[in-house]
Formats: sequence, structure tokens, C-alpha cells
Amino acid sequence: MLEKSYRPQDIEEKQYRQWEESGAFEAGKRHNANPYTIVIPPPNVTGSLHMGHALNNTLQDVLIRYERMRGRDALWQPGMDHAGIATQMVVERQLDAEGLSRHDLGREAFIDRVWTWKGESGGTITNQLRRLGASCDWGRERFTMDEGLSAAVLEVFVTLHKQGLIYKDKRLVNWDPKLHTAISDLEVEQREVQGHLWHIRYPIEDDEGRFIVVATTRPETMLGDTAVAVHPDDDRYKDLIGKHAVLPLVGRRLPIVADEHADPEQGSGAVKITPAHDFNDFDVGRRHDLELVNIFDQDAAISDAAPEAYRGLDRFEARDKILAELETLNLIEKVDEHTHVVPYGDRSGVVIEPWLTDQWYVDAATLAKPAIEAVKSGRTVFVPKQWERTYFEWMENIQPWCVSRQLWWGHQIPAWYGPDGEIFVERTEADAQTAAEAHYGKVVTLMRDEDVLDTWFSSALWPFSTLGWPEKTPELERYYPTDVLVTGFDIIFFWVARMMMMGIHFMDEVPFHTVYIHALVRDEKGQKMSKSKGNIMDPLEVADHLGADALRFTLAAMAAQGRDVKLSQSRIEGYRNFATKLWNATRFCELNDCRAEKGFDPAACRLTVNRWMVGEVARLSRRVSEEIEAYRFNEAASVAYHGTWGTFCDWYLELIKPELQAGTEEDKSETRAAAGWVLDRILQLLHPFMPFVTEELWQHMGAREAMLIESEWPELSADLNDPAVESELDWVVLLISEVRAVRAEMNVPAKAEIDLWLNGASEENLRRLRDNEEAIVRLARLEGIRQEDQEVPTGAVQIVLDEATIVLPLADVIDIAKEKERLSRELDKARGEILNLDKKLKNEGFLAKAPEHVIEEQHERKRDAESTESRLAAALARL
RNA sequence: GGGUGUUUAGCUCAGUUGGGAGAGCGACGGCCUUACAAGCCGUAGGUCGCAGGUUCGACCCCUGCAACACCCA
Repeated sequence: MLEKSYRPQDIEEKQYRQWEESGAFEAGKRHNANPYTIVIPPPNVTGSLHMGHALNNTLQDVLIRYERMRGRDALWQPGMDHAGIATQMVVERQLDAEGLSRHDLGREAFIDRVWTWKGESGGTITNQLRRLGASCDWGRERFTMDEGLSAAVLEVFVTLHKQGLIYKDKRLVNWDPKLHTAISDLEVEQREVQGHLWHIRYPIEDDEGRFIVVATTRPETMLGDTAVAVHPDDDRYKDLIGKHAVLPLVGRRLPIVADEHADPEQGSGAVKITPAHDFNDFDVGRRHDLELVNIFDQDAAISDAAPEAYRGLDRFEARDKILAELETLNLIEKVDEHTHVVPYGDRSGVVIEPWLTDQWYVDAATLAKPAIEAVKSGRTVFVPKQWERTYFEWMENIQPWCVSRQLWWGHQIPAWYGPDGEIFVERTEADAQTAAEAHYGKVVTLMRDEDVLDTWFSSALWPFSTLGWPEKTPELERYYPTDVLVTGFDIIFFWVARMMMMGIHFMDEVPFHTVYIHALVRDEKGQKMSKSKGNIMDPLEVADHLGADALRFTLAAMAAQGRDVKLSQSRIEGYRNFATKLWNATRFCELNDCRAEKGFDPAACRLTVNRWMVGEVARLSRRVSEEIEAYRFNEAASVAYHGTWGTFCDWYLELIKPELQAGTEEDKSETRAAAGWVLDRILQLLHPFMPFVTEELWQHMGAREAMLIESEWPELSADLNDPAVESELDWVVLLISEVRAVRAEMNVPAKAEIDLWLNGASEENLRRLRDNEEAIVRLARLEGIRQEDQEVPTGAVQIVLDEATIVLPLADVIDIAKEKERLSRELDKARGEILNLDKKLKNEGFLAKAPEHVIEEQHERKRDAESTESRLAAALARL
């Protein structure tokens, strides 16, 4: 017997262990089945589960469980990425606590230390995903730093280099002066800050007393100025173009150049140019062939390229000193308050410095072309479609991708340098030696490049490297291309774009035919969840408190396309209640011995109520399948919810109670089997959303050939829907609802059991009344039903239902005046509707242009309304 | 500045070929009816952001405006 109440914590862990140990998550067991593949967007090895992960993985699990039940050979490929910067930071913090730095250990020992850390505390997120119910094939779990994936990285780097698609270049990068590495544009956070705009006078050469005023938010960079730019059409400065200014404090001659980058509206209209320390200035420098003066070292302290007085100063100290000196020299014209955007490293939190370095670049523009084409031609589609625009926007303006990082944790770049700096990119050091020997004609000593590759370089290979590439494995053959990538829009650039580029280039096929972009999870006020705001909702806490099933169902139910998920506790509680409802419904079935029977044929049911429910569940299964396949998770969840609660629990189970208690043996047995069969189907339909509780109930309700997770998804034919049965049940439901509503409105005590009869009813409806007598009596709380027309006694309640009038003799219980008022209200409503429909049906344009079936529909509605009106009028007269 | 999205019941949100405005939570009223009070039965509440337009007909299509959110410069 099921426990009286449902406690998720009692069952979830147990069910997960059973699934995992039984091999239910493993792909590759159904040799003749069509494969279905999802690769997980690899979470970060240092990460822990947040709501975004919970949503992302719930949706993937819904798809995987659904397709697995449908008989596909479902592979959900799990794994993690090595998160170069984040992981290195974690381990360096540990070392720091011991008073050590990574340099004390040396590269090799440090990397060993990182692996130790990973073994001990990396990847907690995979267990958190298990807690959520994610049915990944854990036996195939991969890591971007493991041997196979490293081989893939090596192969890709060398190949791209030989194809000329990877090259070394000296450009400005986003330099993190704390972490001492280049970082990606996407790892830079643009923060708006309240700063100042300093207007500084630069003296004009050979023109005593004349100055050109430049405005800057970063006065310290003046040490690296190599020009001043003005707009070519700016009359204020036209005569100065071609002359020189003299850089204060330094004395360098600065050409005054005409360039459209100078905005006459901004500041003074003249702008200082520091090509080595600003992305825009770098371009100006290229256009005018300006000198690059690199005034910062790797810590963003002033370098030897600056006058001695400033060397070694931190950039902010240098700013203060420079301002003070300019002040003394009376070269500061004015200072404005100024709001501007400053780049911060999202890991280190310090101000990022554009810095001139040698780095490795991928020719992203070339790789992007076929990736753009693949989406344009529909070989990969985005759901919802609007995200394709974002994808195109980014891909069409893509910059060279800087892939080198000055870290130790990651894939070391397979490049070796000869004594004169000649570069040899090869798969192994031996190959590099061979190449060098061929080049120099003798054996030389090579130095390997110290840098490692961007983590995203290896993540980009994920859809095929996890399947064994560059080996030609059977898995690669079978599961690539994958079916769908499920991810958030903030990650389109990180994963989607890069996986597309690499997948197409190396596999000649897109990595996935669909990209499903889901929403961001926000708090109930619509704020992005963040630690600093303190509005984090921890998915694991929620799962512990209300159950992983409730959390999953909530996330799925709220995952409407194109909308953010605003999560609230009360909503999750609502779906926890739903799980409880399912539990109790099953308990009812169990108490009444309603179990699935072998060989039960739903099409062979005789009783109307069973035939009806069988048809409803068939319809339900078709709807749920349809909605999941269209990635409308919210619709699928909502349809399943209402089918279970509204149809099955509220109506069907109530309607069969009389049968179960007092029916003939034959009817009872059919009803039990039908109810059991329907419950099984419902458990299956809900399983992708609420795997734990459904599996528990499934196994509880009988000895099974297979666990629910491996059972066969219901594909039920529309032949199970019988229109005659449906309209009968609709009528019964309507009758009961009307009686209930009037009882409540008229304040008829719940305990008062009264008689009911129909006046003027058709033969058909009288039959329906007879056939469903017990159920109607029970659900409308009646004393009994009288079978023939009778005179309406004084003060009876009359309810118009189609052609018939329901009569409830209630003189003792109700207030006649109130009943009159009620009937008048109904009458007004009916008349209002008739008026409206009349207007429509007299409209020439409508009659001429509306489709036939719409016009007929309006006629029918009018006939109904008129019939209701006359009956209500008669009822009112009788009172 | 460029782009995208949102605006529907008190709150959070659905509403997919333009043809009778929905759900959950909350509120209110009544019920311990032998699966379930984490429940059952019922009720109220909305000129669908504003202004135009297209159409026989607009929450839905078009234009403009407003507010909010996010992305990119």
C-alpha cells in the first residue's frame, strides 16, 4: 500500500540509483533503432548547479527521456570543460593559502596539482545533475583535458595552421593585468562607471602660447600618445592639420592628423591617439602609420618606454602623478563629470587593459562563412527562429579569434621556435625537430610555446571530439551529427557559433540540426539571479524541500519560447501539489484494485465512461508528443497537467466510483482494468517531466516487464475517440456543473440532498440521464432522479440546459426573490448574446465575405441562445 | 547610438493559420463527500499599454507613440 502522503526525498535518490545501475541511461543497446543524440553544453569543472543549469538540463532530459521511450537509441553525452582561467584561479588560491605561488611549483608540478584538485573536488556539478534526474550516459563522460579530447585539439590546431587558418600576430588584446593573460571579448564585462573627462592642453610646436585641447578619461595613457586627431571637417582645427603638438611631460612631437574617428561633438573635438593602448586608436594608428609606444608592462605598471619619473608606477598612481604635474604646469583646462563604460575582467574583476602582444589567432571570418550558410540554408535551424538574427549579426562581424592564453592549465600550443624565432607547428616535438632540421639543415634546440589554448577552442570540438574524433569510431559514425543543442541565448556566441564553425570544417556536416534557445531564469521580480543581489534560488535546496520533480515540472511549464522564466516559490509549490495529486490518484487506484491487465484492449471497452476516458488519454498522448516535438515544453506540461488533474482525477475517477462500489462484476472488472490502463498511460506521459514520482508509482502498481524509463511511449490512435461517447460525457459534465453552480449560488447546504428531473428533454438526453444516474446523483449530491416530466412546484430552481429544463424542487431551502434575480441575470445574458449575433448576421459584409462554416457557427450560436432565452423566460414566469 | 524582446485578471504568465479572452497562485463563499485540506465544490475579477490603419471581423496583421527589459557598440 502506498504511504498516505508523498515524500519526494524518500524516493528520488533510490530511483536514480536504480536507473543508473541498471544501465537505463546507456546508449548503444538498441542496434536497430534510430539514434537520437544530445551533447550536453559542458558545464565548467569548477562550477556548481544554478537555476540556469537546472532549466537547461531539465529540457534536455525531457527530450532524451521522451525519445528513449519512443524507442530511439538515445545518447545524452555528458562531460565538462576544463575552464582554464577559473580552474587555475581556484588552485592558485589554494597555493596562496599555503604561501606558495604556481611559479614556486613549476609548470609540471602545478598541473599535477590541478589534476589532484579535479580528482578531489572538481565536477561536483555532475552529481548535482544526477540529483535533478538527468539521464546522461555517464559511462561516456568526457573532459576537455582528457587524452582523447586533447588529441582532437592537437589535430585541429595543426590542421588549421597548415591550412593557414591559424596564425600568429601582434595585435591589441584584452589583457588581464591581474591574471596575466589575454582574455576573450566575451569574458570582458562592460561596466558603466562615474568618472571624469579631463581636458588637457597640448602646446603647439613653434607657436608660443597656442594649445590644442584634448579630452580623455584616461590621462595616464598620454605617455603613449603618438598623435592628435581632429575631424577633417572641423573648422576649429583645420589650420592645425599637418602641424605638430608637443606632448607635455614627455616632449614627444605629435603629428596632428585628420581622421573621422575624432568626433567634433565629443569633448573638445580633438582626441589624443594612443595606438598601443586603445582599440580605436590602434586603427587610427594603422591608417596614419603612427608609432606604437607600449607604456605598460604585464602588470599594467608604467614601463621603460615612459620617462624615468613614471617607471614602475601602477596605472592609477601614474594617473594621479600626471594630473598633479599637469595641474602645476597649468595644462588642465577643465574637468567634467563623465559617465563612461570601462572594461572589467569577469573572472579577476580588475580593469582590462588593451595591450599589444603576440598571440595566436584563428581566422574566424573564413570559418564563419559556411557556418552562416548552414543556417541560411536551414541545415541548422534555431528555435525560436528570431535568434538566427543574433547569430548572423555576430558571425557576419566576427573578429579574428585570439585563442592563446598565458596560463598553464590547458592545452599547450603545439608550436616550437627555432633559435631565430622560426615557428614549427607539429603534432609532436619529434615532428617539430624533423621539420626544424629540414629547415636549418642541422639539429637545433627548439623552445616550445609556453601558452595554452582558450578553453572554448576545445569546447568548439565537443560534438565530435566526445564521440572519439579524430579516430573514426563507430560512435562518431552513428551519433554525429547530433540532433539538438539546448542552450541559453547568452551562450550563442560561446558554443553555438564555434561548434558550428569547427563541426562544419572538420566533419563536413553541421554539428546539430536544431539549436533550441531557452530563456534566462530570473527571480520573481524579473531580476537576473546573482550572488551579489542575494536573490539566488538554489535548485538543490528547492529539490530537497519540494522535490526534484516539482522543480523540473515548474521549469518546463514556464519555459515558453522567447520568454524569460520568472521563478517563484509558490509556483513550485503548486507543482509539488500536482505530484501529490498524482500520488493520491494512484493510491485510489490501488485501493480499488485498478491495475493494468495484460492483454487489455482499450478499444474493447463497453462502458461509456471508460470509452470516454480511453479516448481522452489517447488525445492527450497525441498532444503531449506534438508539443514536445515542437519544443513547446510549457504547452506539453500544461496539457499533461490538465489532462491528469482536470480530466482524470476530477471527472473520471469520480464518475467511476459508483461503478466500483456497486457495479456488476463484469462492469467492475472492465472499469478496474481501464482505470489501471489509463493511469499507466498518464504515468508515461508525465515521466519525461517528473521522472521520479512516476517511476515510483509505476513500479508500485504491479510487476513490470520494464522500468517506466524504458517503457514504450503510448502511441494511441484517434480511433479510440468516439464522438457519441464524447458528447454524452460532455452533457453529463455540463449537467453536473450547472447543478453544482446553482446549489452554491443559492446557498443550498452541501448536505441537502434534493431531487432532480428534466422537463422537455429529448429521448436521447433522458437516456443519458438514466444511464448515468448513479454518477449524477453522487456528483451533484442529489437524493434521486425522477424519470419523467413533472409540473414545476412553487419555488423550484430551474436551469436551462439545451432543449431541456433541469428542475430542482427547493422551495424550503431557497430564497425566491434571489432565484428570480438569478434567472433575470441569465436572461439578460442570453438576450445580450442574441443581440450581438443578430448584428453580426445582419451585416452584409460578413455574410458576403466570411467563410461558410463561420457563418453557420454564428447561426447555431444564435439558435442556442434563443432557445435558452425562451426557456429562461418560461422558468421565470413559473416562479 | 544600433538591435531584439516585452506590455493580457491583484501577482506570475499562456493564448501558432484574424471568427465565442485562459491557467497557476492569491482573494471571496461553501465543504473533513471513505485517494487527496499539499484536498473538494463554486464565485468574483480584464475598453488584452496608448493612438491610428487594414479587414465583414483585430489580443493576433501594419504604422506611430510610450514604458520596461536584455544584447551589441
